[in-house]
Amino acid sequence: MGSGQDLRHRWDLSPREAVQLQKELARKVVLQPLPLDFDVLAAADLSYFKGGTYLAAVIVTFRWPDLSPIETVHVKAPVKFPYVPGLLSFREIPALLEAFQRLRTRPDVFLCDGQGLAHPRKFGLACHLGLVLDFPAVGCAKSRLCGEHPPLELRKGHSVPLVLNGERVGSVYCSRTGVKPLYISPGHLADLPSSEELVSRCVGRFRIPEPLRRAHAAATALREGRALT
DNA sequence: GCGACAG
DNA sequence: ATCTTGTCGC
Repeated sequence: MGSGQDLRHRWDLSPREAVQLQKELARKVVLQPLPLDFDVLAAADLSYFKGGTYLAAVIVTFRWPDLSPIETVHVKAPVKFPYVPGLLSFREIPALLEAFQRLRTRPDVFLCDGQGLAHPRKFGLACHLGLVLDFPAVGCAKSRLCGEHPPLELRKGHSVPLVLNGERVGSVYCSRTGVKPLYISPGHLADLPSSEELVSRCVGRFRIPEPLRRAHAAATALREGRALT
């Protein structure tokens, strides 16, 4: 009993403890409109080295709203938590926090490659990262983890509600005509309308929002020992 | 017991 | 996520 305070800053948890912690922390998530007149956007992504023993965590910051890149930081760290659907944040956040410490720029918002509220316990990666850093965060996943939604017309700009247990937790958004949709959900200090607006403004010529594409490219480059441009 | 299942 | 070749379409 009373494990809340004890688990708050630990990452070496068992999957079972992690689930319990998510239930506690989910209550602390704040949903509110995210002002879209901020200055710096940060995008985070990771890539795993072959063998699965190491990973590269990357955070790239961009000037808003033109999205010109500011700086890129990264860390290579050993993987310490297995991939378990629903517990992704425990696997990726420790490394992202290390990368965050190397950042010289102060981000205003974080765009994450994963779910926010659209999670079985309403505590996806974006919620967890935002809460831990006390920063606004938005989740933008490439596939569905949970929730149901009506058919989506695959035309750029269209979106339908993503519902979980009768509650709207996100939006299924078509960023480009004819491509698979994106799963958008607020993480922390953001709400659905502003999250969807943020993501839509980040979409350029491809399905994946430019900031995430850039972060992903950097993470992949690191994995392949290449240079990050 | 049988599927589903972010990255 | 990563492992992998060619191939269909704009």
